[in-house]
Formats: sequence, C-alpha cells, structure tokens
Amino acid sequence: MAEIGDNPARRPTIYDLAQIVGTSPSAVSAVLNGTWKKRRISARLAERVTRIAEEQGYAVNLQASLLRRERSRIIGMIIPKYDNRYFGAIAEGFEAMARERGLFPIITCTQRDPALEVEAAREMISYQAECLIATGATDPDRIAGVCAPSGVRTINLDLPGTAMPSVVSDNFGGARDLTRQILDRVRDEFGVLAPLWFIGGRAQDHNTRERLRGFMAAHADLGLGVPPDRCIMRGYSATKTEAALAGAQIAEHSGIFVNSTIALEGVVRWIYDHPRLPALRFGCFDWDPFARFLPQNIGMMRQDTGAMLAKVFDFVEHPPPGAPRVETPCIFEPAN
Amino acid sequence: MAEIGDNPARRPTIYDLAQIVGTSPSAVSAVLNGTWKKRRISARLAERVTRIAEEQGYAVNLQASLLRRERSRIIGMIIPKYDNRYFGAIAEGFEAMARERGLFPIITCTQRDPALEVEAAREMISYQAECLIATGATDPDRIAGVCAPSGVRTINLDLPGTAMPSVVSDNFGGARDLTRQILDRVRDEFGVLAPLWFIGGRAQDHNTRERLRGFMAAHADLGLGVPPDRCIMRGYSATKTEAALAGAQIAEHSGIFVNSTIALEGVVRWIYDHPRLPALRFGCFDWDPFARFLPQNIGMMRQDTGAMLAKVFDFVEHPPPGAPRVETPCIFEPAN
DNA sequence: CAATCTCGCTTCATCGATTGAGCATGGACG
DNA sequence: CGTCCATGCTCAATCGATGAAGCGAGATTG
Repeated sequence: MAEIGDNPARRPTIYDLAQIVGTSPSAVSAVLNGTWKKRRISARLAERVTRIAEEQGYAVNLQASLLRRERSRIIGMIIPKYDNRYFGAIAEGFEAMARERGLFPIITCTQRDPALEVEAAREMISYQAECLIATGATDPDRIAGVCAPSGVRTINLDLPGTAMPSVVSDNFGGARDLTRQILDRVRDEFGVLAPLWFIGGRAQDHNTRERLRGFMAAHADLGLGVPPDRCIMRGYSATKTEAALAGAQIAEHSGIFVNSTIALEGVVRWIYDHPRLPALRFGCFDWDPFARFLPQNIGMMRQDTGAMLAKVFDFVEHPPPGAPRVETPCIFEPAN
Repeated sequence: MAEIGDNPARRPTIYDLAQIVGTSPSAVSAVLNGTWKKRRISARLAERVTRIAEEQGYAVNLQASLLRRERSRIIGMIIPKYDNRYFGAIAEGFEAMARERGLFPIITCTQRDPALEVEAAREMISYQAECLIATGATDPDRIAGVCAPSGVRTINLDLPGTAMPSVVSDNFGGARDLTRQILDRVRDEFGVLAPLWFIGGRAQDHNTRERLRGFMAAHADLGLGVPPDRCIMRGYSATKTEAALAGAQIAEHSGIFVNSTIALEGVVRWIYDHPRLPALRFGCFDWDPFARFLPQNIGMMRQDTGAMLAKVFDFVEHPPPGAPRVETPCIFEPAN
C-alpha cells in the first residue's frame, strides 16, 4: 500500500489549528469536542476555531482521542456471513441502532470459522470496544472467555452461550409451528400424512437441536414417528445439502422442513435439477423475498431481527445479572 | 451503557506485564509486537513475557499503538446496504482480501444516504484509515473532496467518480447482452418482437444511464425503437417499483429488463399479486440464487465482485496516476 | 591491558487529544 | 483601596505503545 507520505498534505492536528488561530491546543480541543461552554471559551473564539478547522479539513484523531478518554463508546459485533437476509438485516439494524445511541459500531465477518471468531474478538478488545455482540458464534463461551480478562462484556445473538446473556429466536416454537403448517399442507394438497424430511444445519448446533425438537414435537402431536434417516444435517452449505439430497430417497408427495435459506438453496437446486421434478412441499426456517414465489414453498418462519436487536441493546444498556436467555417469537410469512 | 469500571478487572497494559515479569515496558512491547529479535531481546525473556501476557489475557491497545505508529494499515469501506447478494459478496470479499494483505478492514453501511456517506467517510479519516473504498456512493467526488485534505486516497467501486480511480461493471456491455437475450427469448417463446420494459434504478445514476444506453443499443441493433414510457425508474425500492408497475400498461407477452435485484423484488411481487398472471419474461441486471428458479426469469447478469475487488486492491497497492476507470465484464447466469 | 565490539537490556521523548489546575484581567463590592 | 469573583483563557500531566539512543557487562582483538 502506498504511504500516506506520498501526499504532502499531513492531517492537520489541534496544534496546527492552534497556531493558525493564535490560541492554545487545549482551547481548540475544547471547541471541537463541544465542551467549550463548560470550559468558558468565548463564542467568538469558538467560531473562529470552527471556521479554521473546517477550512483545513480537520478531523479529530480518534486514536489519540480514545486513548485519553476513559470510554470508547465502541461496540463490536462479529457475524458469520453477509450472504443471506437474516444476517444482512442484523448487520444493518445493529449499525443503525448503535448510532442512534451514540455508539460506534464495528462489525467483522468471521466466515463461520472458530479461529477467525476468536481473532476478531481479540481485535475488538484491542479497539477498546466496551461490549461485543457475538452473532451466530460457533463457540460463544470461548469468546466470552477471551473477553473476560479485559472486562469486555459479550452478548450472544442467534446462538446462545452459558457464560453471557443470549438473545435467540424461539427455535423450538417456530419449528413446531412451521412443521405443523407443512404437515397440514401436504395432507391437504396430497392427501398424505407422513413424516417430513428435516434438511440443513448441524446436529451439534444449538439452534438446529431446538428446531429438531420442535419438528419432533409437531410430529408427536399427530402421533407420527420420524425415522432417523429423515434428518439430513450436513452443515450450512448449499452444495453439500444438494449432494446429500441426491443420495436420499425422497418420494413423490413428500414434505421438507428446510433449516435456513442456505440449505434452501441446495434444496431448490436439487428440486429443479432433478430429472423428474417430484411434487413436494417445503417450508423454511428463515426468510428470503424470492423464495416466497417458489411454487413448492408453503411459507417461511422469519426471525424477528428488530425485536432481537432491541433486546440486545437493552442488555447493553442495562446489564442483567447472570446469563439470561431471551427467546424471541418468529413471524410466519406464508408463501404465495 | 454500563461503565467498564463496573468490572474490577482493568485491561492489563505493557506496564503491568513489565512489573510482573520484572522487566521494562519497552522490552515487553518489543516482544509482543514481534520486533524483539531486531531489538536483541533474549529468547528466554521473550518466552517469559509471552507466557505472562497470555496468562493475563493481554490485548494490545490499538488506540495507543496506532497513535504512535506512522501507518495504521486500516482500510475503510462504505457500502449502501447489506440486503442483497451483490453488496454482501463485496463486503465479505473486501474483508477477506484486506486481511490477506495484512490490512484492517472497517466497513460502514450508509443506507444510500448522502449525509451518512460523508459522515462515515469522516469517521474513517478519524480512524486514520489509509485508504477508503466508496462503494455505490451517491456522490463519489464529494467523498473524495472530504478525504483529500487528510491525504486519504479513495477508490470508487460500483459507481464511478471523476476525482479518483473507479472500478465498475461493464454496465453498457452487460445490459446490451442481457437485453438481447431477453428479446431473443420473447421472440422464441412468444413469437413477438417488441421493445422491452426497463424497470428500476435512478435516471440520474451513472450505472442506470449506462445500462439504459446498452438497453437502447440492443434495441437499435434490431431496428427497434423504445417509447420513453417504457422506462420506469423509481429508485432502488421494491415497493415503489411494484406500485409503478401497477400503474403501467404491461401487455401479455412482454419482456422486462429489471435493473437490480431490489427492483426485481417489486417486479415479482407485482407479477404474483396481479389478478391475471400475464405470460411474460424478464432478465435481471444482478444476481440472486432464488430468482434463478422463477419461471419467467430468463437469466441474470451477475457482476464479477471478485474481479472488481482484485482491481480495487491493485489500485490500493499501486496508486495509478489520475482517475482511471476500469470496467469489469459481467457474467451471464441463465435461469432454469 | 586498553580499545572495541556484541549482547541484552533500559531510558525517555513522542504520537494527538483531553482535562484538572492555575493564571491574568477586569469589574463589583465593602 | 484591598478583596473577591467571574471570565477566558493557558499549562502540563496523562492515556499506552513505540523505537532511537544509550548504558553496563562481558567477550574479543591488537
């Protein structure tokens, strides 16, 4: 990368401005950070400093400023991916809500890589973040452990931990409701009452376990047993999901519970690239605007990112005792 | 927000570590930032310091470190939204490529708001970013002007400016090819050779103008004129696009050029919520994995984010003279 | 045996902004 | 006329990490 020095223009500092205006650096500082009334600087000087600062294109050096201040007002977030609407909405909402509260948001995308997650958490600590939101982290407690010695609180979003407060969707309830809806539609449209397929996610992962539990509960309510090979969990990858489906024996008139829109990509690719397009129905735990128009889709369980983030910021502002877990209801969005 | 002071544990500094180890802060610093060999610190001391640092959960204070160093290695990006695959891929790719090069990426999402764009640029300057990538900025030259006095170079991505290097898609070529494909398909499937509709984007925006030019060129190649009311540009909003379509008189067997996946959301909502679902075909400038399976879709012109980012980092590492504009070819992805 | 070199550190100024303490000026008051 | 206070600033220490310069001890050289 080219050096800054390539450009003769050095960033102006409060010392430069003080020289130009003919005052002291501390007066300039007070004017520019808004404490000038408290520090009894005259409006006349304040105005002059402000004008010169503007003329010179002054921008405060946050490194210097944050070093001196006792609070950074920085709030960090780590997030696995930006490739679906759920995490996209979380990232956008987080930034907007942080700024509303006068905080500086910093987001890092960790590609579902546990090592990158820890590295990113350390980076946030080094930035003197006051608080870290760990979104969909593979091991939230590990991150809490990394942050603890620095006194950085963490809050888990999407995937819960045991060491720090967590905000998650009501995965069990959402999955049970979605499963019911799919079962109903398969019965209504195909006249078949049979156990569904569960596709996507990781068996070890908390959300997948909870959704599976809801899936099972809905079946049990109807007196249906689910053979274990009906549950295919090959992680969060469209390609692996597609390959797994090609190997499964999925009959005509089946119903599928799709766990995440990423898995849905694999499912839909399998459906459309299948030699004979089978008549089936699916529902998806997670929302995508275009998936709504796929004819086999019966509806999506949309996670309420707004409510989740509101609760996260509630925890940020009012640290709860212990490590409570809040579950947010999902919103069912029927397909066309 | 709760104070850090709530937690008795203060972040350990190199002074704390020096005290524990029984050495000087500068030795600790040298060990921890990897310059210890050059500074002739013994391996024995280095090892002791490293161990204690780990035990104490030490994390360098980047504010202090960056204040002292002459280079920050921070590279900023502003991006309009995270709600589609194009910007999501750019954000993910940018972070990964920056880290590969030993740079610290910082991304801020500006919601297509010109004021927020400028504010975010100022924030990046304050973080001592060495370089700023302005992605899809409404006024790239304005941002270049804000950065200039601080000696921060900017590079425009997606939307070009005149003051700084720009990397954009070949909007003209991509749009011309996509238009041809749609015209061909409408003729082949419906036996109709008629001008298409152009939906989405802003008439003032460079990309939309270029795509419109390609759209027109493809029509001209076939000797087709396009009535001006065939081009509906109501910005980047699905809802406005949907409303505009409801007002237009779009006949059976029409073809539509959809400018962006956001506009496509509006188009598809209009198609499916329409009382009589008209037989039509569309193509989209931009890619979405689920849109591929919509039966009216003939294909998508996918922007090559990998190639664009590679060129951006090329400009970062080898600043070109002047303000060149690089155009990257798009990749046509046929629908099912 | 003095001069020189190497090793393994330590000392201290520095980056730019912040902030408590203090200082000079002028007016009010007793 | 001395005291007190308000006003409008300036001074200097400080945040934590960095790195140039320097220092003392031991080894090597002439």
